[in-house]
Amino acid sequence: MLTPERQQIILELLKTKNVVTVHEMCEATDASVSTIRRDLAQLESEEKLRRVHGGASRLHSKITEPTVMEKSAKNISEKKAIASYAASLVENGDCVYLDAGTSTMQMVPFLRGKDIVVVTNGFHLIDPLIKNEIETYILGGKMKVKTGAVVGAKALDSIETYRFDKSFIGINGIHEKYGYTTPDPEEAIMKRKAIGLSQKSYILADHSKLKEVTFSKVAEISEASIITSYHEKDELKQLKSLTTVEVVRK
Amino acid sequence: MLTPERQQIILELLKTKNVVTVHEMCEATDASVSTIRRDLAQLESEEKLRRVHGGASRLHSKITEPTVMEKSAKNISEKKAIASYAASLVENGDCVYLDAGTSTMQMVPFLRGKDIVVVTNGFHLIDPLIKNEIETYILGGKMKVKTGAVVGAKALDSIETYRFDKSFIGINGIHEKYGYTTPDPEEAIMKRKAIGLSQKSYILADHSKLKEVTFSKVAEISEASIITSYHEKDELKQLKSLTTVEVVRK
DNA sequence: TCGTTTTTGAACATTTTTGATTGATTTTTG
DNA sequence: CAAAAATCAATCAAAAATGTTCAAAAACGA
Repeated sequence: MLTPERQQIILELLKTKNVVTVHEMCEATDASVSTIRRDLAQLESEEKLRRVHGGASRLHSKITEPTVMEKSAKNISEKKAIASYAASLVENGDCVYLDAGTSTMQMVPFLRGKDIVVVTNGFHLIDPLIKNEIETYILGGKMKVKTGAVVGAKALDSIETYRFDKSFIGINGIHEKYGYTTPDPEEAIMKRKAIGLSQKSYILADHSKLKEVTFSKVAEISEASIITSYHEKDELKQLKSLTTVEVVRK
Repeated sequence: MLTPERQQIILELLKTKNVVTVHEMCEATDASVSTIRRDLAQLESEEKLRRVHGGASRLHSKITEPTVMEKSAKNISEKKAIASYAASLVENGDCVYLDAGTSTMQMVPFLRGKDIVVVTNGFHLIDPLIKNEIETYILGGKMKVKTGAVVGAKALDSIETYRFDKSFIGINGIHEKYGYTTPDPEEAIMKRKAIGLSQKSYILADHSKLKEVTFSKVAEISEASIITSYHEKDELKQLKSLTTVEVVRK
């Protein structure tokens, strides 16, 4: 096995596990402990991971590691199913806004090969978008460390200069009375603005977000369509009276 | 089998595999290891792939791998010395523009702890800036895949909304008659604008850039100060008659 | 066809990588 | 707190891969 291949496996392991033992890495790569140790020393010097006694851990960097966010995010398979469906709504020629967040990030691989333009405020989305050969615009503004989102007054100005065919928004709370809500006011403003600038807006939300209410209101239920995953029928009834709800089976 | 045909097979293999061993390539092409090695040497010099011990790997990283860029960048120690000096010019309270590029990226670690605001169009700079706990704004606009820079009309609009105390610009050519030049016109415009919006502008350039001229003009020599590394005195004489030149010893 | 140039594969010395071993260091256990 | 267990860094020899050299084979031009 070649060195880069081995190191790649180590890094992949770390993406899923946060901490990995030397022994686990030996098994995964069929290499000896010495070799693994040498790899670890090198990868640490490249700041790809942090060595700990017995193995290695991810460097819990503030913004750089979408994987942290990604991994800590629950319901990944559910999100993938939702993302896949959402991506299927995107047609060639569309100008699309992708909100910062894990839900929308899951969409990116499914957009590969489409002839579209994507605008985003999500730092973490840039890399996958580029990798999937999608023409990408980033909003200008303040980098928010915790979420990797571009926010603030400059970002609002920035988004104003675009118009979107479709926007895809991640959300933390959906409630028939209180509408769409998210914890951070600055990000809420961005989401609201994006919805306002789009012909059609879609809210991506796994089932854990239904009936939830968080701090900052983004919009009324009727202002966007909802894409969520399978659920007891009754829970969606009220929402369906207010807007389109697409239910995806995971 | 003809040489181009063989090399094509090698590249096709890499498209599917990320890393390929020499042995695999021998089997796929019915050539000897010597021949494969010669092909690899050539293909690497053409920047079609990266050799690794035992085979070759794709130079994946369209944008994601600053390390690759960083590695392939020459004169790193020289750039570091220049960057260190440049960073020492930044004072608390400053609002600073950092151009996209390896030279300016080297500055970031030296800025740690300063109470400043940084605006940049360099995607690659975001991560180190955040890691070093610096308040960071990114310009909005089109992501340029090759260099990781934000450019284009939107980026121009975006930068217009800022004013800088100091700007630090990487450059490819410095010539007393033709001024500062860089190969890419879109990036040249960004650099020119940044200089126009700054109280004081500094050009970062290792010695290989002196007396060079490339395609797109950024500004006249007199419009910015130059920070470069030690050099035969005479070469700088003419430049010094036009602007301030700081010479750093590496 | 003949002489020249280019490409190829094999041989060999050199370099790099690898896995095992050792003693030191750290962590866990009793 | 001390012994036991686990992990670590350093070292070394074997194995693998590499660059270089050279002669044979192939391609080329006249």
